[in-house]
Amino acid sequence: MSSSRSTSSRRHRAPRGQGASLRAEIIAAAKDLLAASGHEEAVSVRAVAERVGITTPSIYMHFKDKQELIDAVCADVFGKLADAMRQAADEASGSLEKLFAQGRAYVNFALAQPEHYRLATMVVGRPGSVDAALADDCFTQLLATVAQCVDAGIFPSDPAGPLSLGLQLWSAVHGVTSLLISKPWLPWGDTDAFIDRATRIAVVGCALADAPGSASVAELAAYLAVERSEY
Amino acid sequence: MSSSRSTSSRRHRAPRGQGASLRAEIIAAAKDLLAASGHEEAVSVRAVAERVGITTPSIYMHFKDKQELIDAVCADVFGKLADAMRQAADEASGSLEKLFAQGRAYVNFALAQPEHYRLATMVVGRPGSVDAALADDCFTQLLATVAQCVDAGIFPSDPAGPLSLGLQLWSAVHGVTSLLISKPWLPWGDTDAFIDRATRIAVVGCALADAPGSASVAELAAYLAVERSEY
DNA sequence: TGTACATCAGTGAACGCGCGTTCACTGATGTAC
DNA sequence: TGTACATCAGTGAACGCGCGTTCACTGATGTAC
Repeated sequence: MSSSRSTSSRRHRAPRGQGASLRAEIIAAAKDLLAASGHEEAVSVRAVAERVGITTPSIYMHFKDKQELIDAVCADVFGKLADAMRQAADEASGSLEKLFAQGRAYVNFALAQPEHYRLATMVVGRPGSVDAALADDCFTQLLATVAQCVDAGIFPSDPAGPLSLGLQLWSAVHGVTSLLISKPWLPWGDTDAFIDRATRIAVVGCALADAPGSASVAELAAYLAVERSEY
Repeated sequence: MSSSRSTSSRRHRAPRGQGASLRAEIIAAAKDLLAASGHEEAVSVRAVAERVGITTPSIYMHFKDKQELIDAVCADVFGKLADAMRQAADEASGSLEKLFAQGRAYVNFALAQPEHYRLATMVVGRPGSVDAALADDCFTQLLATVAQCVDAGIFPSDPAGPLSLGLQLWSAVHGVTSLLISKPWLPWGDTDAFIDRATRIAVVGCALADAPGSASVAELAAYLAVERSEY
């Protein structure tokens, strides 16, 4: 990740076809700045160039403009997040275990680098952008696990497929994550415990939200009170 | 809300004790800019002053610096949100009805002015600030309703009080809200229906998360599958 | 193998701009006599 | 009631700064002969 360059000596010029490595260094430097400063305004083209050890105009050999650089950073973040989720799912066995593992990987990733997460999720992206495609990659993984849970009878099988359930779960996990990041002073108690509970709540809610005889709010209130009294 | 001033004639000077009204106009103008532009960078001290119809340095008669202005805007937003939640709760009867009404008011408020909501919730605030106090006001209202639901037997009575439940519900509702705002291109389907469902999922999850015999993930999976097979 | 040359990754200097903030000021408002 | 004066809300001009971006350039890398 780190790519600072303390020497002020002139940078070795990259061989002919090797522009991509400097491009990667630039993205890494932007992520470093984000992580070190904690706010997006610290990421200026000049600051990024200085961190990499090149001059400012060199950035423009690899990115059309600043926005393209920011987009590339978002894409990189979503790519890494997708990797983390993939690994977590691979290491777990059982559909619900996979789901929890992916959720935990997601939150851990976000809390480890809050500014990266904020940049990737809390800024309005454009539908066709690369980062949107990579967000889709994360989401597609989630959907696969949700589909397994549906097959296992844990979640209801929606005619629309696992899509709506997936969005509900993503919303829930994103909610905890982003509130933990932006309002850390709230009385969360033990963070890990809170996250685990949030995930469990979302899962139980998705599974049991259409309990029969609980269509209206009044019916739901009665249903829940009865159900709970049996515990 | 709107406070634009098309005349370029010199502004009437406020009478001696009336500085507060211009202060309010400045805050309203900042909110206008935020709503009209859709991004925070559009809110510069100069742009705000121009919108109000005063010169730039006049801002500094009412706010120490730009940050104090932004903080005041956040506080205003949370104040209005608290008002909306209070009204929603007052108009509903029944504890769970109140809870849903507050949730709906919260999301509607946020979606009506996404940039106001983003500024207030997606930026890391400082614990002691005024906007934190007003966020507490919103949260306190939620806690009161949650306590009523606990009394009605809908939610379990946590020894730690309704605090943890309240945070869980807030996280859930914030999750839908902020994801709807920042990723509008996702296949949400009917937005209102999605929001209602998200709220229901959170409520059902909070109510039934500690079902007996579902401590481990494997047990939970089995429990949910059995429970759902009875529908 | 040695030399002339084309390529193009990276440079150095500069551009115009909008920003937050400051300062000495102006002149209408309100008060004292 | 009329006038001199203090107050202070708002002004106009300017400050220094960092920003994104551009341009003509340099000089090491790689190729052709």
